[in-house]
Amino acid sequence: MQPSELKEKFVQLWGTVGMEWGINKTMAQLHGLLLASDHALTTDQIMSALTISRGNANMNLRDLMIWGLIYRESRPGERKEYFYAEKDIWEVAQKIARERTKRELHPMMKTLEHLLKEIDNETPFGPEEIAFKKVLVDIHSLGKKCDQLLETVLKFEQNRFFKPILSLIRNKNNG
Amino acid sequence: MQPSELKEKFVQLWGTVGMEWGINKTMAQLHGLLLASDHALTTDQIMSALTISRGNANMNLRDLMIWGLIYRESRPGERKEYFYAEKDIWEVAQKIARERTKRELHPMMKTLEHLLKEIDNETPFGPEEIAFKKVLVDIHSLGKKCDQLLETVLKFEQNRFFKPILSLIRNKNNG
DNA sequence: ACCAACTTTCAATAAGTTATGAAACTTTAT
DNA sequence: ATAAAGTTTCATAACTTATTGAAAGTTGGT
Repeated sequence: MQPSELKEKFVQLWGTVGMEWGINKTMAQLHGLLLASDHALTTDQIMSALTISRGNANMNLRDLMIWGLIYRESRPGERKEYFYAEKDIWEVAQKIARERTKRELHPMMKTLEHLLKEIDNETPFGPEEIAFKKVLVDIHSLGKKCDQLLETVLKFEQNRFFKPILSLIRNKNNG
Repeated sequence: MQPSELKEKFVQLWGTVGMEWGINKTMAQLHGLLLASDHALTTDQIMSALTISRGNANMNLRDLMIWGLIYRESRPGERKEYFYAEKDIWEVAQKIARERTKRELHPMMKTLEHLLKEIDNETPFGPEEIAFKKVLVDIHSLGKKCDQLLETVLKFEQNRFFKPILSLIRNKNNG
């Protein structure tokens, strides 16, 4: 298999993975394309690599930049802009995890808290309400646990786990 | 706010949360409805609560049963079937996490492994290939780490975390 | 100020996904 | 064996989301 074929396969894989986790397929493919490329690409290169329109490319590039997963680069003497991906996968995972926590988990917990307060104001407080409240409390606790776990893992593992891998790869290259 | 309104709000919330994580909104709402109910519901009750068709209800009930998130119940002397949700939230989280790991993470890792093997067969093995390979290796490592972390958490936290909460709620009810 | 190169926006449309409902099927009771 | 009650399937409709492409906007050079 040619290197270009392998990259193509990876781009497709990344698109599928993204889709499975509720991310726009094209955005994930675009991210994959830049992850697989060791140099920055222009919008036109991206358009032709993924056969997508300029508008589509632009929209997804913007979103990826908002997420902090890709960066824009200008080159002296050139008008067009180049895009490249954050290659530190741990950084990528962190950014995605933190952003989704902020955007999705926290609002959910807020709503649960609101509902719990409302339940306590109810006067007809029978077994049905108690059971319902338990479900809400449990989901809230689970959410909190996930949040804490995320912070713990991100803090602890960052250095312990990924740096050795980095140096392992460096060793392969260097000698 | 009435209890029914609160449940309605929760069902909507659960639908939204599900959607954000790549799950069919109706399936998530249906799951929420059963989570919020302390008794089992019939297909007709579900249909009218969510104003969905019989076919839609049936389809999503089937999927939820495949995931092990709800159960079917038959009652003596009645033809129709009743559905109720797994209420142990930790169990729910476990089932979802394990199933998604199996369905999504593992196939991804397999594909990555395949791509890595192919890369090593390549003869023109320049810096571009080395960079690409590093990305694949890192993603693979991250995947493995997530898999291990999941197992660790599921094993360790199950008893330590959720049981105390259960007893806390019981105490409130009992005295 | 103007042009040329390039980027961004957005209304229209295509593509993809989910829901419907009627028909087919299954099960149980008589 | 038949009917009644309930469940499942599936072709198509309804809806949602993603994509296009052309127009508007921006930027930098002369």
